[in-house]
Amino acid sequence: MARKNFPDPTDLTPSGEGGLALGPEFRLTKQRREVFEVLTAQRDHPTATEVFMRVKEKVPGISLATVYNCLETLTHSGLVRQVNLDRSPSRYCPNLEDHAHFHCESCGHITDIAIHDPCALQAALALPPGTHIHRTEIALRGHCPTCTPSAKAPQN
Amino acid sequence: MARKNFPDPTDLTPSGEGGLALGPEFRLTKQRREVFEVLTAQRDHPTATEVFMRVKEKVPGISLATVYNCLETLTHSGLVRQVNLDRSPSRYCPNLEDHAHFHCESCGHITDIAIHDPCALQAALALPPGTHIHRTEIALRGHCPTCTPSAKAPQN
DNA sequence: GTGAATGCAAAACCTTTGCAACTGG
DNA sequence: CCAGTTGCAAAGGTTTTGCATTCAC
Repeated sequence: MARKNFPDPTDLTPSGEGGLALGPEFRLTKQRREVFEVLTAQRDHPTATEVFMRVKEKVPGISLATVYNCLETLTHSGLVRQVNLDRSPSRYCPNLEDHAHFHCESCGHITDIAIHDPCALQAALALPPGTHIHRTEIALRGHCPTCTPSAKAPQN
Repeated sequence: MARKNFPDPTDLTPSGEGGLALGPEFRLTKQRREVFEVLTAQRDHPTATEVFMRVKEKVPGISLATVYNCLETLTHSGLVRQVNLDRSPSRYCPNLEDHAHFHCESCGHITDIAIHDPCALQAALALPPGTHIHRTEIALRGHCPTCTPSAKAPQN
């Protein structure tokens, strides 16, 4: 098993960038390597199914369940972030920096938006004193600069 | 039908607060009234199933599908916001002010956090010039002041 | 009266799981 | 060698849908 019961994130070796540092307890299989490879190659926030289709070209026998497993392992290893926008399928993102996600309602693209002042951000919120924040998830929707807001584009 | 194909939000009459202003095209049924009533009576961000259970006491014959329908109508009428945290079931919130959601990892409660400076918030983000933001969704996770971070509370 | 809304059950959808076979270290 | 991982198929939980009936306007 060991499907579930992930170690505490603080136990993990900080990512070695080149070598996919999954941390102890995790084996480096070709499925996991390829899933991670797909995510970093094209940072377009694919869904599990999209990852599956891309990985199949390298590992034809891979199953969707394994892709879900790999994505879960990578997420718990801290190498990948799961991005949930509305009720749509989860998307995955190898950008570990503190950032928001912008979803264009015209072209459907999802873009990373850097947070260049986390303090200002927290100051903008009326947080009760004594609140401890572990994680912040910011999703923005609208139109990106290249999508003219006047033209009703295909929307995807 | 008319299930789907909602009018443009700009066409809607601004809420009359007392009288549940659903807008033209929408009929005021007792199911819709009660669903809205339940949401405003106890602003604890219930899921559709929780709303269903509460409404059943007033409208015993209501079905879960109708609750989903009502919540969708209320959302599209702009009277209610759908709140999506991770992959968990959607929750619903009658607070129309610009606000974030704080989810306590100890007690599980979801709290509204006012955004007292929307400009500072946007300034904290590195948005490409020309980006038009329609909607902002901010979800925070951590421990609320009343949950001592040391004690491993039931977590729910 | 008439079209919109409801209730029911069944379907759709994304995701997780049980288990036997396999494999990385 | 052996626990962790895979692949498959089947189950799970949330949300949507088809359709006949009911109801708001």
